[in-house]
Amino acid sequence: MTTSTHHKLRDQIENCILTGEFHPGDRLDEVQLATRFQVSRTPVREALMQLSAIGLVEIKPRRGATVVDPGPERIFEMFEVMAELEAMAGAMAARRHQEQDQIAILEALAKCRDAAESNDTDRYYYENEAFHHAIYVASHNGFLQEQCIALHRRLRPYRRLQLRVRNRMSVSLSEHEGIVDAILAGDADAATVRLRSHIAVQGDRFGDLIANLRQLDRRRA
Amino acid sequence: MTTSTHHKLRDQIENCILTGEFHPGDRLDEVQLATRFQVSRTPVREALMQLSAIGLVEIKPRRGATVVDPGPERIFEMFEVMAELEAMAGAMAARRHQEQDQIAILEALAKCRDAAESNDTDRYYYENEAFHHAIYVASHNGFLQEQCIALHRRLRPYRRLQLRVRNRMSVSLSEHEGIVDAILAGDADAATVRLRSHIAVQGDRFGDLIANLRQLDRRRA
DNA sequence: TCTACATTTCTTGTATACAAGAGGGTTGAC
DNA sequence: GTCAACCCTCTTGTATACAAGAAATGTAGA
Repeated sequence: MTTSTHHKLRDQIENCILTGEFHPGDRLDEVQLATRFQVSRTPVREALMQLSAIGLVEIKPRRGATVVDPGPERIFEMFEVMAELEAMAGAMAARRHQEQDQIAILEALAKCRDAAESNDTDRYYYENEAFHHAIYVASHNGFLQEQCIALHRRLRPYRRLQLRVRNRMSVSLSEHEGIVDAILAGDADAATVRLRSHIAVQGDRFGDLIANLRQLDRRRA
Repeated sequence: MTTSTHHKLRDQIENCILTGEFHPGDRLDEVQLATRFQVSRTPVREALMQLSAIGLVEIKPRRGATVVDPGPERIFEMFEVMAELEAMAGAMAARRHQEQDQIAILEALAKCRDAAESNDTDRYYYENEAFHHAIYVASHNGFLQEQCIALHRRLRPYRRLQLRVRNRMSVSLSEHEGIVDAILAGDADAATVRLRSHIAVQGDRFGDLIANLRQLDRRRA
């Protein structure tokens, strides 16, 4: 067949899930996917196996694959872990950052500020991701970086909802500034605390997130 | 075929890797694995895809699968992350543990003590794992629990090496006791500190040193 | 009309056949 | 003797055929 769909098929299906085209709980029929992507069932199955291995898809024996539905509590748990991973990366970045890391972080921050001043939510969403990636890189722990990126990716849909909240963008930006101050000052503890509370969905934010999820559920039903 | 090899094949191959039967860098020939496990290539390939998704196996297009070889720095990075995840679980356990968690932790600790007093390294190795699992459960964060278990599993071979060190077992046991004290006292900070240093072979300083050294190497090259 | 059972159909799981690329070895030329 | 080109083989990637289990539907009996 078209080949060159080597391991790209996995990414295609993954994107369909992460962009919300496939909803949580949706059944992933092998032949449907096969016809859709113009391949046979074999590569589809291999892609689904990979996605099940990273927890995006659930495969029940003889009962097919479905898009995993984390549920509010599980999403909260993931954010809790994400907060700690980010905090860890920030602490390491504070202790280990080099000149090029500093440059990259400041650049990313500037772009965030730009997007916020333009009130461009979509662009801020993108630059926000780049900002956090810059911190991962500055941690100089490649494994941590991979873990952060993977989890960040999985939480992407919910993070996008979060940003829709009123004033979230300007609050987020000022938090970013505090985080950068701490990292560049080499203050690992401050970076930890600030990143943790930046990510953590506590109080209002968690309520907002849950409320939005409920709304989504209602819309889906 | 024998069926019931549903997704067990993945675990079998994974075990072969984690127990060291398949060495890092080894080529994983599909037909060899197929004949060995009495199945066709299809389920073998599916298992390999899953293992590649979780980073245990590397698949290069048209060039086959090999057991991934992390290398010393990567292993160190993984331990660094593991330490933080364990510390996080311990802190949550300190804040959230219920009565049944306390029972489970104390039981696991008792079994560790028993194994240590019998000087039974293999049994201590096993009970040590159970002890840490009890802490994961007590964190009451299912996602964190899964992440910890997965990483713990991946680090198993290296941890085994660690335990062979002289006196490691008794040192480990007394550390366990301090950790349990902190958790049951609800002292999240103490639990964090103690678990972090329990996992990390050396303190953060060493990690920072390594990271900086690597940076120097790269600049020189 | 409802329920229990059988059949039928549909989907998954596995095996095998086929295609295509990568690597190695041989042969030939210089 | 060395190097390069070509062919052969071996392995991977994909498609399809086949087997087996699960869900759905239809039928018969109460």
